[in-house]
Amino acid sequence: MAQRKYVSIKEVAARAGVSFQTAGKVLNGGDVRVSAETAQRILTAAKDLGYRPNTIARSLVQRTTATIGLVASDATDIAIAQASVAAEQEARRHGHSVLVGHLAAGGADGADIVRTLIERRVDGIIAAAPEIEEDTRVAELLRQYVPAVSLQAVPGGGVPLVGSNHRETGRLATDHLIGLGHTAIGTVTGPFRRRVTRSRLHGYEDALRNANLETPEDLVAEGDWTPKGGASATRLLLERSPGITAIFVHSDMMAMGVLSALFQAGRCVPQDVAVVSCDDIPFAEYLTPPLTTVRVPLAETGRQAVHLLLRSIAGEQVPERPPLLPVELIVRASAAPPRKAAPPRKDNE
Amino acid sequence: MAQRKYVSIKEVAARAGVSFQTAGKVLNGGDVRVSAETAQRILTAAKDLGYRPNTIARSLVQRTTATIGLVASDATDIAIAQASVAAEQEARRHGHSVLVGHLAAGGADGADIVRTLIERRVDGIIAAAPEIEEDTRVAELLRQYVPAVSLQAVPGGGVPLVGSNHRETGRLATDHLIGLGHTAIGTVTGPFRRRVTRSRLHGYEDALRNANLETPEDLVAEGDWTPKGGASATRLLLERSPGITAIFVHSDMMAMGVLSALFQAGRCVPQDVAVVSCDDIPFAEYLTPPLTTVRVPLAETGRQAVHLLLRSIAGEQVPERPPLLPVELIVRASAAPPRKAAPPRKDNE
DNA sequence: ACGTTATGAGCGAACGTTCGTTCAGACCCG
DNA sequence: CGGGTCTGAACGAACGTTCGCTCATAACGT
Repeated sequence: MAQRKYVSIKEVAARAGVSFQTAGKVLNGGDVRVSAETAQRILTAAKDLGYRPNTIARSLVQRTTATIGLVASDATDIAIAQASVAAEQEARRHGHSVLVGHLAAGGADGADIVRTLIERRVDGIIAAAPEIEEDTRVAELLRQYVPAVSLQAVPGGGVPLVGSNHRETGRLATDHLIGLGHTAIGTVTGPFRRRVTRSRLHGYEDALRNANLETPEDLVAEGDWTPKGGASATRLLLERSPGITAIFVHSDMMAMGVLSALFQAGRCVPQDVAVVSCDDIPFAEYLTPPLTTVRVPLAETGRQAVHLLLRSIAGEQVPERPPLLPVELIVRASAAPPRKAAPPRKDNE
Repeated sequence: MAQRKYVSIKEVAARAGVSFQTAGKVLNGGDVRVSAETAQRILTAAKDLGYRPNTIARSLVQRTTATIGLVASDATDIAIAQASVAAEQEARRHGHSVLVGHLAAGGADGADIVRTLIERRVDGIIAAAPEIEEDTRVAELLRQYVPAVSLQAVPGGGVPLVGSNHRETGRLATDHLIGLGHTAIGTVTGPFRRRVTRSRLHGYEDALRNANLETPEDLVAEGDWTPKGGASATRLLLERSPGITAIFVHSDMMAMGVLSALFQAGRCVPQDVAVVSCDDIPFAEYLTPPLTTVRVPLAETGRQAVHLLLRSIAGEQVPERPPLLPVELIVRASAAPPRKAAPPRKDNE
């Protein structure tokens, strides 16, 4: 337990009999105008003493911390967690550390978190939290102080956005259901206020329109990204449109709730109701039934965010709208053609 | 985009017409021997200039960063994610920031991550990664440089451990199955090398022994915490002991794989095979069927880790084995009594 | 022998704070 | 009116680095 006091470069230098600046050169700086012999002496002194460079001091003089800040949703949302873990690992691969802040439920503390990151002089910030999509205080901070990259819309713009093609996602999923022969296709969406939601909804409508299908309002139910929200949206859907034979869900997490609600309502998936969702979180394959879903490259998104951010930190000009990452339909078992005959049950009437 | 250069306390002081140390006193330090008038002048100057204190400089002189390091598993494991998110939020509540590092698959980079944290002079470290349970280099670093708290065993000890009662977890789950009337109870475990696994296995054996049941080796199959591993362990179990009527699974994540494999093998849960697992991750309730599971207070574990760590940082002596957190059986639908002499049943409900 | 060039190492300054001490002046008291 | 106390503010130093410049010595070419 006896915690060791950190040893500074001066103590190493003293032990090696050189000036501390010289020791600095061989231990950290690359400017090696030092004889091999003294270098060796310094090195062994450092090792003997257990010297660890003090990054804080270095940051102070270099005015850069090799740290990036990450504002993320309370990561019970696995999709976000995927992206942020990937981002951290990628940042580390490039010699940067990551300081995280997870929003409280509701996300009201976004600005506080960002302010803290700024005071800690992070070199850049990645925002991965749909909740702050409308937070103008956060947007202001992101624009003003450090380079930033966002995974969701930023009010007022000025911050590069990375992400995938959400509209295409909605279209792909819905097209798949249409291709299977469904016509009564509902959707369980994310919160309406979110861009993602609206884009995916557009994709859904695009597909329906192409197939000359109506999009009655009561086929759309709003969720909140949680399984619970997915379940209640589904119940609403079943109540309003008992004849529904297919559902496009805006996230795998919600799809769990959808499957659960359908099961409880006695509807078999995929025989009675087909389900297609999006994200392809790691265990989508292990749900019952395995989820047909549009894969969103979550980890890749996180990595791309880091790349852009590092470029921006390096002073490069980065496009505010880099190309969207491609999505891909993964066919599993949760979507099948509708039963030929009439829908399974006729509760009402 | 025009990034604003950070303004230092000196510029604020100049604008307010005072020495920078005086400005420092009113802006940061609490030692207010300053007239209300000058204080006000300094404050408005700071606001006009958009002054943000430079924590780096402060850390350098105070020799403390108000930052804690968190080494976590590649958080596709939701249980770990729960704990680490809670830890971060709790740390922030106490004015500390969190620097994270997620292990690569396999966890070989543990020591590198910890070394980086140390060089960044974190005030303490929380280790939340089963993979490093046997990593002696990590253990060495944790003991030597900073206060630390671990969520898993540390070779050589010397680091306080927080966590829940794993043996009790195993006992509780198995007892529940026994209580329902099962006698052919298998288990899908975590990796055998892990302490957690062994403890939960002991609990399982305790329960069986108490009930005078045998524990043949072929009722135990090793998993790896992933759904995939859970699924293949289950297939193994079914193959070796077709008569099995109940399974205790060592984590909810694996339970997803177990349910999936049982479903594919045509066994109904809970009618043909009862399943009880542990963790109670947020969506355990939304699996099909809803999972009966032993709740492990994951978030609470993260918070407790932070508390202990902060106490340790404050110089307090903390016990190496604080009391284990209590676990609790959550009964849902995935475990039912075994079929007796095949009492006539309707289809699925 | 002399100036020129490498080479190896030292040294002062700066980064933006906090901390403790010093100092000038106002005020009070006898 | 002299000496003490109190108040407000200035000031020097330190934290552990990096950076650029200076300097002594040795090596070299002519």
